[in-house]
Amino acid sequence: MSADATNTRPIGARLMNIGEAAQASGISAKMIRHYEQIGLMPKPARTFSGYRLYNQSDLHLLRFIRQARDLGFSTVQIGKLLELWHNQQRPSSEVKAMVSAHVRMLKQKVAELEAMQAELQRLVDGCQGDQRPDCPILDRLAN
Amino acid sequence: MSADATNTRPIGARLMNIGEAAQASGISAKMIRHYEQIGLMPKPARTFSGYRLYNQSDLHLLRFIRQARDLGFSTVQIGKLLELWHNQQRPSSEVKAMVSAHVRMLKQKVAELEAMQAELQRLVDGCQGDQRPDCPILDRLAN
DNA sequence: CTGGAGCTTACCATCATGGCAAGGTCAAGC
DNA sequence: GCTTGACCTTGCCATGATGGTAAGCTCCAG
Repeated sequence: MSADATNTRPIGARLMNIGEAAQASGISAKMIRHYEQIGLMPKPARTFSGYRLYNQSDLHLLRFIRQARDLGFSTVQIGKLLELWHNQQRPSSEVKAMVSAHVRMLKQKVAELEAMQAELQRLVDGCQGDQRPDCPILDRLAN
Repeated sequence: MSADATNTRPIGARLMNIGEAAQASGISAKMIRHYEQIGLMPKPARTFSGYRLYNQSDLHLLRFIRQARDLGFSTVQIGKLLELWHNQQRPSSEVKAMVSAHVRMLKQKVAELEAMQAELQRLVDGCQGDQRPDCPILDRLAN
């Protein structure tokens, strides 16, 4: 459209289809559409024929989502984090509180899984694991 | 029906409705029905009017399922464990192998969650958490 | 112009669990 | 005997994050 409508301009200004955005963000195209549908992503621009178009700002957002997702946040939590991110006035205490709660949750989950793991490891260690049928593991499950 | 059809016979021979079985096993009535539907539980006896009736053997089975579930096994895995349990000829090595694989999986999950937790704890520790907007947590997510 | 890659929407599946609704049953108390 | 409340039945829908598939449109390179 404008005079610089060339595909040799700096990468930072390039628009891309969903596939490229997916590659660049590490989020599948499927999930990008999903995040749009649940309102985590703004509705992107579209070509005349309906293809989604993502700019650098969208990509930035996608990368944020990806980071948060990789740190175990749910989509609802990511939505709150995005709100805080976009709000220049937020007090950092709010962010800290939210993330601290998530950390507590993770710690609890870890504790639960570790308890299972320890118990099972104990049982495994006590099991001969040969061709005989005697098995303390099953005995324990049968209580 | 038979001569001892009295409700004062030993607890071990008592039949119970699903609610009581649920209480006694710690598995919700809903899930007991579900386990029946997916074939984890045999179809129980029914009263003339259609109420499910559980005996001590069923209860034993439910308790087994509950133990396994609490140790993080999926219903499919529980199905396999039940098969092994019922098969008097199984070699304990089979049980041990299955459970060992589950332990490995749990360990991996714990490692993942711990990595998240450690990273987040680091970020939380680095965040002032006051009324100012500066927040290394969001900075990290925004990358 | 054609073929293949990429895009669109819409629907279905997972897994373990809960909720709800509409209706049948049972036991206790009046 | 009748009412009431607790309990049972089935069936359907929802969760959350993700993948699959199908039918059809678009775009680009050869």
